[in-house]
Amino acid sequence: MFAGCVRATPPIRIGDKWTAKVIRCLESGPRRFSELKVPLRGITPKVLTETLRAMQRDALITRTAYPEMPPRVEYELTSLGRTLLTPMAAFCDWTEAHLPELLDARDAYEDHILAPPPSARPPAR
Amino acid sequence: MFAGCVRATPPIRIGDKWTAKVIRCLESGPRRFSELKVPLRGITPKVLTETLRAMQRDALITRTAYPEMPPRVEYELTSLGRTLLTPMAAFCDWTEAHLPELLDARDAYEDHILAPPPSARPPAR
DNA sequence: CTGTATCCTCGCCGATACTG
DNA sequence: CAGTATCGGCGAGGATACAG
Repeated sequence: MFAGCVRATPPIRIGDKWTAKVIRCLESGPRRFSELKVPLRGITPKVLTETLRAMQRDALITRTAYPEMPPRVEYELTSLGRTLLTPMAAFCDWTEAHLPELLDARDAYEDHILAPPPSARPPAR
Repeated sequence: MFAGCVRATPPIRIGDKWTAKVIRCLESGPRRFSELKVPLRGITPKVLTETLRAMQRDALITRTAYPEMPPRVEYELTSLGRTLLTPMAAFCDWTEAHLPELLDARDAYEDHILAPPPSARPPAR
């Protein structure tokens, strides 16, 4: 869980695997169920349904079913859902700016604990 | 997972249960292991250790052990870790501003599907 | 005080098949 | 097309005890 870091404790589904991605997929306008499955590579219909239901419950998206055959359903961000785009953009910017640095540190962690930087280490033996 | 929403896929531990909270606990300066356990109500030492190790691995925090008895260890945000404070603040602001609205919608979802707003519904019975 | 070591639960998520 | 129904794995996270 992320939204509501320290201050707010109730479990908001934003830090889960798919919600943030769904929001981004909807930022340009309404999308159909099958249109969401494409960019969300690998998501199963069950999990997509669960995610969308939870978002609908939290008033982040609306679900509009058109009584046609074959059926057509469109999902769209609500005004509340759209307010998430700004903080999410801040995070995406962070990622673009700092992710490589983080990944480098992760790789370098091979020489982990008990191996302080050379400057702090007496000459070996 | 959250950081790196759609664009970046590698699993960064920020959307997990504790990392964001640890960052907030460290924003005012270095803290000891036991000083972190207090605000992070309910975290077990095992999980706190796991979280801190992962953050250290990703260069979000530093770990400094003082060779004393009893032992003292201090954790502190790195400059990289501090760059997360801004996007996190954006999210905390969002939470303060919009969480009640989300929670209200969640409660109202009792009258869920097939129950359009009263305005669109014919008088009951 | 700062952790490790085990064990275990719970629920997210995926695979697969089926329905209106 | 837009889901539902079942089944199952797996891993994060918690409980508890113990160690340096």
